Amino acid sequence: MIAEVIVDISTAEIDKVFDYAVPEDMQVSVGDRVFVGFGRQNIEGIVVGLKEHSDVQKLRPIERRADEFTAVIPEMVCLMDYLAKRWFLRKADALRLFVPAQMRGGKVRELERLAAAINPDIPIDQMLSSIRANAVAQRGLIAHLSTCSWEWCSALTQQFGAGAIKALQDKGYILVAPKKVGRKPYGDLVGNAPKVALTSEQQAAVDVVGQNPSGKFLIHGVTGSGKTEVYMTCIERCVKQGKGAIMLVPEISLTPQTMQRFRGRFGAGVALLHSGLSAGERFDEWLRILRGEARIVVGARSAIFAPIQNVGMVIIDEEHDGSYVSESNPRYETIDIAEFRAKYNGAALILGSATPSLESYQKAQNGEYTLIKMSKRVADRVMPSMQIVDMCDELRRGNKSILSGALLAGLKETLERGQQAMVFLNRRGYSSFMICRECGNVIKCKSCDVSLTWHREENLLKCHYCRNQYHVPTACPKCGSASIRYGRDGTEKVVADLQAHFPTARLLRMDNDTTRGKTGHLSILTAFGNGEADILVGTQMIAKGHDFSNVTFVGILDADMSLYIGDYHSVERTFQLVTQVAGRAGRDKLPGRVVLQSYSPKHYVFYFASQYDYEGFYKKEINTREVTGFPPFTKIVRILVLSDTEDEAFRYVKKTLAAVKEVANRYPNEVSRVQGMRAPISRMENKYRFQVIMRLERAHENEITAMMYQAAVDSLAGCNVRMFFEQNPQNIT
DNA sequence: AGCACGCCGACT
DNA sequence: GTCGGCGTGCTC
Repeated sequence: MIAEVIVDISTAEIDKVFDYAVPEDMQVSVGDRVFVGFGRQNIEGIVVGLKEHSDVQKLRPIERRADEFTAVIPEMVCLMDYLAKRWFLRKADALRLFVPAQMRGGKVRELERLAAAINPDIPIDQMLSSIRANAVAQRGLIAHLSTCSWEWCSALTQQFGAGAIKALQDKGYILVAPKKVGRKPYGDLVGNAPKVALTSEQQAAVDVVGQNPSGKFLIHGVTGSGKTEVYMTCIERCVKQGKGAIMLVPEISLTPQTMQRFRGRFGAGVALLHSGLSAGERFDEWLRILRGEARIVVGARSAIFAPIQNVGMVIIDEEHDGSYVSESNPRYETIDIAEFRAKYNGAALILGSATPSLESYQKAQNGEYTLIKMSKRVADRVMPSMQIVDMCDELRRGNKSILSGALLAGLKETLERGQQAMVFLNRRGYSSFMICRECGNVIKCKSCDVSLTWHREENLLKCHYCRNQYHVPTACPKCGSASIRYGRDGTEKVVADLQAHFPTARLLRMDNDTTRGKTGHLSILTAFGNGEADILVGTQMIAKGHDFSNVTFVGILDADMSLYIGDYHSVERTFQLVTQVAGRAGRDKLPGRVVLQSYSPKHYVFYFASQYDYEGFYKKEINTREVTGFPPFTKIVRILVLSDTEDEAFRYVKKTLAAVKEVANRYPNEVSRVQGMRAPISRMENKYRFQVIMRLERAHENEITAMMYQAAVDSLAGCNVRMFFEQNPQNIT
């Protein structure tokens, strides 16, 4: 027997299948991890095929299997091929997505601890009669163990003492052996999900999904319409049929609360999977899933690769969220993978959002997805009213601060009523840049072509792209002038300003700087939820899914910030962000109010957002995309070329551009606007960045994309560069 | 990715 | 004369 093996080396050259002989006495199946000799080294690989004959002459044998189980399920072997074809991943990289990283190299294994159980071969009466009457501990221990099977020795030692265990073990009355312990993340998290009666809208949604077990659905439900309840009811039905389910949420910080509800409903059959878990926890959860002990997976993006067999349902909550698009290598789109898994398993795919991506909503319009609308908040709570404040007007009236009169008035009122408020600004730090008034010099990062942000609390200048930090200069490093002007205010400054306005208010800040560490998110949110603060100031982190019943006021500062960053997503993203943040107000019995500050208050995005008119927005925006020829009507491809010197990067990108243009010339109707240029951030982490951008028509986009990829790879063969091939990139930096 | 092979400069 | 620099090539 011959095994086809992908070795765990990620380079373009080795990105192929290698044949190995399977020794007579070895049992190997597709998906097994194996060790093989490769050149002079011995490395890990995964068997992706078995066959009788090979064209290769000098076959080497498989050394040994790595695990006693099959690590990669058959579906994932197919998915590997798909990822290679559709997203240009190397096979080894694709496989790495399927197996916990820590497992490679065999570092993580199942945790074992000593456990004890009663020896079933000896009658209990006999044991008791041979133990002295005053050996209370030993008698107690036997009584205890006779009521249960295996029990951890550590727990028994605490209760009965180590001596009793030892004595009984010596007598042979109890058995002591190492047993595997599952490390359960949030193991102490008590399930809490009182089963509530579904609203008619929720019930209708469940019914529609139930009618087509392999259908694709888009649930367009306003914030607070109770989508999670719908998901759980759908999953319940799916699990009853013996199938598994995957439930994705956009943020790690959202998993505990989702987990809590799922554990309450489904008990131990729920596994949690995301990158915030420790190596051990991750491995154990993964193994529980692989073994079928957990049939429901809750997790962030990477959980789409959970090794569940016979998936009956894939749910992606907040499907529009940017975190579902893998930005760094390997690049892929979660919804695309979900479509693959749903198709492979004949499973249902459910996407849910209050602000669906234009692409998904268009698919719903085209009939590719079944659209399900949920337009009412549970218990008929109304959407918060939104007031748009013109900041230019504010400036004309002499208010130079970032806080408008209306915002301050709203906050004052809210605080007086003893309620809570959230203030959103998508810019962290204190001041976004420092500029010299004399010579106009903006202080920049040494490794990146980016201005530095001043963080006052730490009194440091930080680069938000490479994390370099600098001391704050007292004078301009270029001309020596001490006259320095500060840039636009960030969250830190807003907290300071608000504190000045409301000296007795308790403020809390939540952004990348305050949420370091594993529990950072949770502790801030818990504190705010417990009413330990009156105002929560934060970046887009505060926008997602959190449910605070006492929040009645939301302020959105610099709402147009994301509007003019010059990529075709920016309007859509602004709409999503505003709707999302606004939805934080008035989640419970108290009505909510929103003040949105903008320098372009007349922009249609704010009009539609303030009316909660998604459809109106969709119609307007999709029309713009069609007229201007942007996705989802076309595909934008960006090839990013990075090199150590500007010269090199420029030379290489020219080669790529030429190669790409050659393909483009062969398909003039399919490819347009091919151009090479400096990337918007022309240097990052000391790498010079150039890019080629082009537009592909939808008709033959996949074939053409593959050709473009190949052209780019070939053009840079043997060059000292890194190349990134992006399809419909989310943010172009 | 590794690891050897191989062909040129600084040293005992 | 030898040690060792890392360019190039190969791995079923």
